Amino acid sequence: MPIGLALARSAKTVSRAFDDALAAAGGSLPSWLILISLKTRAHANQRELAAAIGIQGATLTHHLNAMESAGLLVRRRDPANRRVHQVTMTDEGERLFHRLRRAATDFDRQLRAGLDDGDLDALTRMLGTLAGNVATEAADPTDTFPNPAAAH
Amino acid sequence: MPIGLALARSAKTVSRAFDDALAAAGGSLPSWLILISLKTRAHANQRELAAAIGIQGATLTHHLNAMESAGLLVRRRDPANRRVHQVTMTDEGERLFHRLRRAATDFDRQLRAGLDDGDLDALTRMLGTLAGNVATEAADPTDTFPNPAAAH
DNA sequence: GGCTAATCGTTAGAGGTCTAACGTTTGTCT
DNA sequence: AGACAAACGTTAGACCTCTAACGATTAGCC
Repeated sequence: MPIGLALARSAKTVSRAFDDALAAAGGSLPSWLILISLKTRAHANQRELAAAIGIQGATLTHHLNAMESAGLLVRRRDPANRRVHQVTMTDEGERLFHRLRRAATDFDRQLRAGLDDGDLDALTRMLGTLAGNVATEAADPTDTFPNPAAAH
Repeated sequence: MPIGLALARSAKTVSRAFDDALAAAGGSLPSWLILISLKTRAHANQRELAAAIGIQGATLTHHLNAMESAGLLVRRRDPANRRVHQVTMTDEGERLFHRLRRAATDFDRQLRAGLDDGDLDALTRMLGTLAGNVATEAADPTDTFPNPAAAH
């Protein structure tokens, strides 16, 4: 099996399982990624938030629409620049965040079973090599993704 | 960054790049996977073809509809069992297959640059560990995916 | 042979994603 | 101040994917 297909398949298996775990806790992968990004640091605008999550702005708009309708967050125009939305989490969003964080850390522990730190370092490096081998100039910067355990 | 997210991100980068390479050759990732599966061996029915590709039957129907409309393949009811479709590639499908195979092998070479056989074996094993850690009983069997260079 | 359960491919609807284009607002230059 | 380009979030449409339900056909049992 070509390594690209092995990668795609295992990623699909893992992502679906993660999404199922988050769904059982009342959320979804996109809503988890949005909540944890909001929780971890302020973002200058939605475009920056979308970049942190790894999706396009239009996709983020759709998710934010759903989450605002569900009462998880609110969007307000920034008085200093009316093109910009400030996105803030509601109390309900806060509660969902805590439930999803639990699910995410449990899932991460299960996912890493049988792999030690050396394995994970090697895996991360090789994944980076693969992505770097095919990335165009507009590659993703080595953004430090927030660790669920560090978000408070 | 949690390993699950690193996996999802690099898989997304690689898959998009592969899809772009196939698009430049006149195809797409799903059409490539369908053509190479048809080329490699006969499948008892569409469900088996879908499983070999790693998608659901409904998804395959949509792709086959598009590819049959484009003149790449035809579906005929099996006289021995009229629930079953036999899917066969047309000459046009054959020509597209050869173009996409070139693109796929070029892409695979680029993707593996800087990784030796030991690296790739370790990577494949670790990807399998991750998927195995989260898979349910209905896990994917270790199906041998066709190698583009072996398809004739 | 008749009945029922299983199989097969399809349809309908929903979720997530992307690109291109749009209207509004701000920044820059003269 | 005015004109134009850039930035921002949104809209519309298309692609890929899945689940659930459906109609047609076959297999198995009595």
